[in-house]
Amino acid sequence: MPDHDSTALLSRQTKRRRVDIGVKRTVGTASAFFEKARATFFSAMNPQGSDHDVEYSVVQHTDGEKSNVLRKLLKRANSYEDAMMPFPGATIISQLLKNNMNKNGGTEPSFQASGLSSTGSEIHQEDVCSNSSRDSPQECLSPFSRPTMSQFDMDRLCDEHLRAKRARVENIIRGMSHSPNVALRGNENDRDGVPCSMSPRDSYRENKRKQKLPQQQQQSFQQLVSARKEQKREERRQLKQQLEDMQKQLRQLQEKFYQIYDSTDSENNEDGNLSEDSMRSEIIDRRARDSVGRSDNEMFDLDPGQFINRARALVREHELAPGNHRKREGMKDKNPFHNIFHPESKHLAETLKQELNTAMSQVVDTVVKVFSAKPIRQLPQVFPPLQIPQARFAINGENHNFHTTNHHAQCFGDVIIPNPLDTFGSIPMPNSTDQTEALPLVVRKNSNDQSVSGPPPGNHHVSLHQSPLSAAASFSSSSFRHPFPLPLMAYPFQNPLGAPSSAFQAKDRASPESLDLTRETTSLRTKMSTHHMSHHPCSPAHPPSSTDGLSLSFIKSECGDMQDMSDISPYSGSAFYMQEGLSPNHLKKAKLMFFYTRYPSSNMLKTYFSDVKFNRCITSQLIKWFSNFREFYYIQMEKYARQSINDGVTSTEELSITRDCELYRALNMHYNKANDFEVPERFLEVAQITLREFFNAIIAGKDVDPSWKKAIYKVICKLDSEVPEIFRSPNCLQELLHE
DNA sequence: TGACAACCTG
DNA sequence: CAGGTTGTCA
Repeated sequence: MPDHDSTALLSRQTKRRRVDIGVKRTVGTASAFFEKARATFFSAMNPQGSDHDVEYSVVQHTDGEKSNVLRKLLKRANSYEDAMMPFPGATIISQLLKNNMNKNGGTEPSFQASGLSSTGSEIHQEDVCSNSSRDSPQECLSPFSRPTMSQFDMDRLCDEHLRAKRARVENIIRGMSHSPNVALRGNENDRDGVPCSMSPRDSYRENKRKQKLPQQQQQSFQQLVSARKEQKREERRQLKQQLEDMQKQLRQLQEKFYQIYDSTDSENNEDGNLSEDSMRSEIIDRRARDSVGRSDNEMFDLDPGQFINRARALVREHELAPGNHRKREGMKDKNPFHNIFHPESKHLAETLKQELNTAMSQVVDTVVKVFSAKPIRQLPQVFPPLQIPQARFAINGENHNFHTTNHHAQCFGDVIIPNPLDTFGSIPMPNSTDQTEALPLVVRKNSNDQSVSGPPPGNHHVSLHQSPLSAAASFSSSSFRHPFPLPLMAYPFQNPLGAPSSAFQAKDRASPESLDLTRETTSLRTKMSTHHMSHHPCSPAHPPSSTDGLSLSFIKSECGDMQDMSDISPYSGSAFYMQEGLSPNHLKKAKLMFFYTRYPSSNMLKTYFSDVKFNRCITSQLIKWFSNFREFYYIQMEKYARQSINDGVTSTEELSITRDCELYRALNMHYNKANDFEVPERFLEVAQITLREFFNAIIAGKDVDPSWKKAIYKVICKLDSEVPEIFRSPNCLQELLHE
């Protein structure tokens, strides 16, 4: 089937080598080539059109794209966390803690109740915290400020949590196992060769299939995936170990508590004169002394959750103890701790709170450190910023071919949840192009942005201390409240394009001006990042111009079918990683290429604009550019020819194009405005030939024929010369213009 | 009829 | 330079 279609395409390509309006349809030919190449390339690529494959289809040729992939993978994992999180506000810490608690509860029956209680309660608290980050950290952290849940509720919550966790893991695994299924459905690509007779829907599907990954990319992608798996494993292992340590410490603390309590209890039993209050006071005092006397190391290393559990267990035991109920009845104070242990307890409560906060902060710091440190040092490793041509992201038109916002939203909910990260990590533009840059760039940019506008990772602890959610909320728009796992918070700062500046933009992203602004900023950022990336496609030497909206208008004109929803999505998280649209630098590059080729094939364009994620729109856009170039070129030629005739020139011999002639200057001004590129001699020759063709035709009076230019076009289209290899480099402008 | 280049217009 | 139209070809 593929062969057949390839053959068909080839023949079509040959046959399409027709001259339209007198000109060989090179583009059509190229188009055929492109089709064939696409069929070949994409047949080896992941044929899965499911949304879940988006992340993997994203794997690209450039390392930047690779890092993008990694980020996406990470985000995906986090997104799953998010999506599956039964209680949106749950952080990974709480997840892990809960995990351990449950485990602990299973092995220690006496502690189970408190563990479960803590779980349910904690979830509740987190929910509250997530729903309103205005809650003070203390409130969120204090387990005593919430009513204890019934055993039934706890069991139910625990069960739900476990199920959700399982589902999450399954989802992640499923997602990971999707990508390798390359070439299994290569046949689908065959249909790409079928030129006509397909409904818009079909073409939409076709588009989805078209953007597949080449096999090489697939392989590298698999490597990436495995690398990432490895990384994840390591991450998990470390966390697990960490948690086990904390668990251990907690157990020690528990034992101490038990000892204290038991001894107190026995003392109490022995001495019946001791009132319950005094007993409690004794316990509290002991605990206070214990806590205070304890070295910081011990207390601060405690798992706060378990610490809380234990404390709650003690309270509960007190509550359950006969005689306690009566006394507690009259105490409606919000803080049961204060109620139970009246006078002396205040100090203890304060101490405990403080220590809890400290311990929690430490845990948060540790976890955040783990998560935040990884991307920094691992991304570059896994995805070295090498320049890889043919960067094309399937995410583009492929899997994000969603025609409805709902679908897209769903997609986000599943894979690329528009979490706050994206909110300020990506540019919130409704019509933004997604993935505008290769990832390496992103990585670099990331660190750069970090130092520039984003608070350093170390400072995040501060906000995290207060409340992870509140910290996150401070970055996201007020209208946007999306709970996300704590680890995600680390990303915004490593987010390559997630310049903190976007956080500010986010606030008024609703206004059209702000949209434009953000778009502009995006382009700017793109260029800036380009500046930092030596391998970057676009030259930083050229400041953004008013033409920055190119990609946008392009989308508007060419992507009416919303072939690529990712282009249109306001939350296009990928908008930051790939060069989806064509930038002014691409235009400049195209213009320079025009000096070599007037009729570039789409295949050629694809090759020479490897940093652009090609889709139908991009191809059309580039073709249109060259069409416009030709238009100007021929107009100038005709004009100059007529002018020459008017000037009395009678022989083509008198017509020559030099670097100081008027025609040349006009052309140079148009295609090489900055005059920073040395126009090849060959172009002068071609221009001269063209001019003489026009001259002769006009002299011969052929211009009376409406299609008299056809013959000229036919000649000129054969005069294309090879475009220098350097143009294949995404950052050729830099290289070219610095020569 | 789809695709494409030229052409026209703003 | 982009949007739209027209003419040609397969």
